[in-house]
Amino acid sequence: MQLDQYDLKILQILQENGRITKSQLADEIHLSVSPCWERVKKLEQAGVIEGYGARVNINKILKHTSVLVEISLKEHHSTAFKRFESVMCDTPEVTDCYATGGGVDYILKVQTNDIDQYQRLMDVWLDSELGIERYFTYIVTKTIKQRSPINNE
Amino acid sequence: MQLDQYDLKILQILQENGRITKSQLADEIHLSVSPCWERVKKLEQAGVIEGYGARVNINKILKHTSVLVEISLKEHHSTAFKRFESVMCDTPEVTDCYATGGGVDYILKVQTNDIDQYQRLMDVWLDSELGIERYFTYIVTKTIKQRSPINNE
DNA sequence: CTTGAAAGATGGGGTGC
DNA sequence: GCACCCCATCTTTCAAG
Repeated sequence: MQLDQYDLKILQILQENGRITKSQLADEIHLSVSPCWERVKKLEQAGVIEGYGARVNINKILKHTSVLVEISLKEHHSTAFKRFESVMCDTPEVTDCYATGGGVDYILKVQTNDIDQYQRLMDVWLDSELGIERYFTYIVTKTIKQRSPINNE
Repeated sequence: MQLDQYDLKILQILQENGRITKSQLADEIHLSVSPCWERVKKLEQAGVIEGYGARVNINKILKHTSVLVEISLKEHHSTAFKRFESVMCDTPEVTDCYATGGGVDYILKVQTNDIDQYQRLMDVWLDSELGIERYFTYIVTKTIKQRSPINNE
C-alpha cells in the first residue's frame, strides 16, 4: 500500500482524535469531503486503521499497580513459546507482551490492583506448566509517557 | 467518582469501538439514548475518557524496529529526573516510558525505522547532558500483545 | 428515564474539471 | 484523481415532561 502525505496526515489526526467528523477532517487536510472519506475507508479496509477506541484513564477509576516483568523460559522450542504466548494473550492483567533478544525471552507489562495480586498471578504461572525458568520484576513507580506513534516528520 | 455497571460497560464498549453511535451504545447497554449520552459526557468531563483515537497498525505502513531499553542515571535528584523525563516526552521515537524501582531507573519502548537509527538516538542521548550512567537494550523480535485494559470481571 | 425536535453529519449519488 | 452540488437518513445535542 502506498501512502501519500494526505494519508499520513489523516492517520495522524485520527490517531489523536478518532471521533472527528469527516467534514472537519476534510477541512484539516485541505481536501473536500468525498475524497477524504474515501481515503479513510481505504485505510480501514487495508487494515492500516484497525479500529477506533476511547482512551480510558485507568487511574481515575481504580487504584492499580503496573509492573514490568522479564521472563526467561526453560525450554526454547516453538511449543513452549506458543503455550506461553497464548496464556499471555488470554490473561487480561497482561497489557503488553514482547518477545525479545538479549538475555531474556519476554518482557511484559502487567496491571493489577496491587502487588499481592500480581504475585498471586505469578505464583499461578510458576505452578502451572508454563516453563518459566526465572523472572525479574520492575515495579512501575511513575508512568512518564504512554504511546502515541506516527508523527510525520 | 462512583461508577456503576452501566458506566463500566460503556467504557468497555467505547474502548473497543470508539466510533459506535450513541444510539447503538444505548442499545447495547439497554438504556435509552439520553441517559446513556449523559453518562458518556460525565465520563469525558471527569477525565475517565481522555479522548478517542484510531488504532493504527504501524506494521502496515512502514518497516520499523521496536526496542525496550533499561536506563540508569548517574545522579538521583529531581532536576536530573525532570530533565530526563522531559526529553523522553519530547522524543517521538519514545512511545512508552516508565520510572521503576528495582535496579534501573527507567524502562522505555523506542520505535525507529531500524536499529541504526535507534543507536544514533542513543548516541545523541549519551553525548548530551542527560546523565545516563548505563543502559541495556532488548530488541523486540515479536509483539505478542499490546494493551487493552478494562475488561470487567 | 422518556419523548421530541432542531441542527448537523453520514453515505450515497451525480456532474464537471 | 479532485471539487461541488443534492438528498434521504441517521446522529447528536439539549430541552421539557
